[in-house]
Amino acid sequence: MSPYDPSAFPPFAVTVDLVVLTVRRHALCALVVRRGEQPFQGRWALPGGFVRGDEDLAGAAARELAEETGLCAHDPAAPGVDNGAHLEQLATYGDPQRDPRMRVVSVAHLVLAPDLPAPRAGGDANSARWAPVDELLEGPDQPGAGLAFDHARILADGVERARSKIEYSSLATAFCPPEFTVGELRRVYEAVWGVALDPRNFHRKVTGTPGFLVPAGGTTTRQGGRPAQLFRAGGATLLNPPMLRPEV
Amino acid sequence: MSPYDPSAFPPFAVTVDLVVLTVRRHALCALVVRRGEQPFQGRWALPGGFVRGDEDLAGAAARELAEETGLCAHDPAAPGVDNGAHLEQLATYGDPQRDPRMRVVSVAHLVLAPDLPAPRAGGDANSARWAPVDELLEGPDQPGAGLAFDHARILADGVERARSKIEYSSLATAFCPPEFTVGELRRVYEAVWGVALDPRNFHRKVTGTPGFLVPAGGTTTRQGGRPAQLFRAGGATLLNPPMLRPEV
DNA sequence: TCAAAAGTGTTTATGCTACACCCATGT
DNA sequence: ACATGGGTGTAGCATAAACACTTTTGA
Repeated sequence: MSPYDPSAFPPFAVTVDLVVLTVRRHALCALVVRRGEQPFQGRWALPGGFVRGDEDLAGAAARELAEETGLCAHDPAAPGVDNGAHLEQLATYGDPQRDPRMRVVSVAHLVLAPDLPAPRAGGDANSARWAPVDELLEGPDQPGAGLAFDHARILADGVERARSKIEYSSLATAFCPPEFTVGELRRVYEAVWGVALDPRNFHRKVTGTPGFLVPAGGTTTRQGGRPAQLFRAGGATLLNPPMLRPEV
Repeated sequence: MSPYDPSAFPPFAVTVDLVVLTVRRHALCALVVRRGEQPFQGRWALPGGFVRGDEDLAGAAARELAEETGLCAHDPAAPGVDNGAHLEQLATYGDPQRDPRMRVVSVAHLVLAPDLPAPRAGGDANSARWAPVDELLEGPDQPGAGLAFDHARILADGVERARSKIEYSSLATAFCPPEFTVGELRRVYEAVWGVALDPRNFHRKVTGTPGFLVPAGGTTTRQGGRPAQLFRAGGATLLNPPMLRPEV
């Protein structure tokens, strides 16, 4: 056969889906939107949309993110603005049956964002909300009966990626505001991993890991108790030694 | 706009590209094929091809692999045959300009295989060969001037994935034949990481990591010297504690 | 007898865990 | 005064690095 003969391959639609994670009220939450049409009308789904003819995959993901949340994504592969959330490609889902209407290949992206004001509904979505991932993944008996399409699987993969990546990278700081305390960072780890960490050893560990945190100068008492030093994310992206996730 | 209106999205071609890695003569090598047509005619490229209308992405990758090498892939996500190479999705590349003729989104897959006989040329490729990855990545001044398309980038990502993944998983055994010695496994790590490891500490480490290796019963002297015990890959996929890559 | 590769033992240094203890603020 | 969270010190344990040493083969 001759490759690149237009008749030699079937038509595909290519979309991006977004796993947007944040930490709210000590729980790991994901952004979901309610579907306004068939199929899965009324069910919750991950935000996403078609890739346009002239944009690359990360660009499509950043555009969808801005449309849904107003967030300005920072793609580490495309150095530019740095004032937004972390965005990275997650995986691609292309089962022939994953969309009942046509062949759709979806390139899922993972976004880690600080706690945000209420999400604004965008585009064709009726509404949007932050939902705890435990609720979305472990509750297929809830009203709505789970996420649309294969989005539960995509969400699970995104959560797993986030859980493992904060072990050996400084990505946990992407869940924090620009300036944060060691205690706030610890609560991020506790929420994402679902464990309790020793505050004293955690403090020693993160402040002793070169490049992880740099002092921002001030202090805050927003958590109560003794004032805590404020930090910014340091330049390091890979942590050596890594953070150790306690046994299950 | 109305989603899923066939006129609302541009036409995409979806392909799979394969980063097939093996260890030969103490060097990490990748499978490349010579292109028979424009563009990049005569240049080396990663094997790959179009995804068919009725197959999923991993299936397309496994089919291309079989066509190019005769290998039977073992996709961990789709438990089935176990007598072949390791296959996993790597990443997806969709820059609008990556193929000069049309919009092509390529889902790259990573394959780790034991040392094989000479590859057989398949399909429309003139020829195929194993090439050391250092030569493919660091030599843009060679005859042929580097890999076609964005395949150098894809290969680099695949190599990086393999290098990091053998740290915390038992995937290094995918480079070995079904039965192998500790020394052979160590030479895999040395070739992939490009470092020298202490044979004595390595031996203690891998035999002491639960589930990594199980004795196969026999011994061999194929490496010379004292007979070495033969092992098979154990059931564990994640190594705890991980193998430690020496500092750069 | 020697070279080569397989294994084992020992010492030292480092890093994690657990927990005692002190510090600085709000109420 | 006391509760609350921030931060430091220290002892015990586990593991990694470095390397001396023994074992078992082929040449």
